[in-house]
Amino acid sequence: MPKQVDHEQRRRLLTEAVFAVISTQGFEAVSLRDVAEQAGVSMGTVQHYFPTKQQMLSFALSHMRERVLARLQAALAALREPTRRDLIRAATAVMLPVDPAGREEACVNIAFFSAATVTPAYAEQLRDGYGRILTVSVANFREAARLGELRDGIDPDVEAPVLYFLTQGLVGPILVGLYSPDDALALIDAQLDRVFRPISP
Amino acid sequence: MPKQVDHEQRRRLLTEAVFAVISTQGFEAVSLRDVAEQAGVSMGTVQHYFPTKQQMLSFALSHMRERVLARLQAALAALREPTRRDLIRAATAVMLPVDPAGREEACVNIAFFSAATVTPAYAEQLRDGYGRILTVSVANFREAARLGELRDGIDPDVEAPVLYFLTQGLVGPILVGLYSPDDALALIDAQLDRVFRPISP
DNA sequence: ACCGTTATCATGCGATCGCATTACAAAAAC
DNA sequence: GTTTTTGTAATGCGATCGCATGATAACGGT
Repeated sequence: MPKQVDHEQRRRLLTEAVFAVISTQGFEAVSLRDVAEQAGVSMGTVQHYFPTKQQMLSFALSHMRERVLARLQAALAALREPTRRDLIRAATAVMLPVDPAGREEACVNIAFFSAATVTPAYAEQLRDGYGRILTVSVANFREAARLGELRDGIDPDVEAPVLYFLTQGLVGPILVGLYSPDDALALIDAQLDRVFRPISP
Repeated sequence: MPKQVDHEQRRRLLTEAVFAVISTQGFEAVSLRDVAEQAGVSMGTVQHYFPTKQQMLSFALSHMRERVLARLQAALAALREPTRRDLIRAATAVMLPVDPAGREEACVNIAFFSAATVTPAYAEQLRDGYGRILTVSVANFREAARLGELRDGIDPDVEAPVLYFLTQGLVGPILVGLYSPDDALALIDAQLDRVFRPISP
């Protein structure tokens, strides 16, 4: 084998350019030429790593999920002796567009969501991502319930999706400037207050 | 003045074609030619009522809000001697894509939401729409609180946005097929159960 | 050292886009 | 009845799109 470039790395690099274009110019403005220019390469190079535009976008969507998961794991790992509530709150905050990285991911995510309504392949990828995160969230809530951290009468199998979809519903208002990240987090905390027992171990 | 066509009606008719194209072909596929074909007119007619594509889409977004409000008012008017909870639940259900009309509106809405991240004019329109609905929702919850229908310790100014954004967060999963409308409504009811007092006047 | 493979780039092609222009039919104004 | 304004349609234009093709440089295998 000649040359020595890492194919996957190159594809991820180009994918980052795709994210930048989507979040700054919009999903419909994504063209092979724009992506190439954003990545600082020629159009031919983009074609070399992605035979078609569809494959490029599909790879970008899968890579997006990995990026979010990486940021999630980093956020959780940064906690020192966290309670279940701390873990759940941190995971929730990662989903909100509070920093530039989060905002970029949110823009890309909503763009693919819109596209998924007419592209079943995207819908399947998003369904899978939703399902995985929900599973983890439910597991976290169940563990919190097992440890007795939840209030009486609180069903973890209900609270997990409620909190998760509440978070998803807050992404839009933050993106369009109706809510500030702090407003959103205040709402999240209010919901957590009603689900978790007050302080005291 | 010659001729006798109703300009606004024509624009709304064309806008319906825009909705159909967005929800079946996707936002990026919207072209003047597609809209004209969907509406059964020529491209020149579309141009006659909308000088530019941007104006057409912007009008479509404003008309979308009117359509949702009309459906909302119809749903509320259909209730017989409703409690506050009935009103709030019905208004919530209207936001979910449970029937073809609701699904079309949800597809269009998410498409404009994605576009709004790079088009401030759309963002402003959506912000305004969000704000209005939230205001009404808060007023409903406050009235419910005044009537003593809420549980002790429940803040209507918190519950209104929580329920609304939870609903918004459920739209996506329904659209991509992760959740059924019934699953979503079950979650909504669970949230309402925790906010409203159990039966008995 | 030579060859083959690969990465990268530049260019061309057919299709489609938004928009401008033009032509024509119909109804109100006179 | 003529004129004028408006609704509708057809067509053309420059730009841009995704994709295919060919050229060039660089590195690995032998």
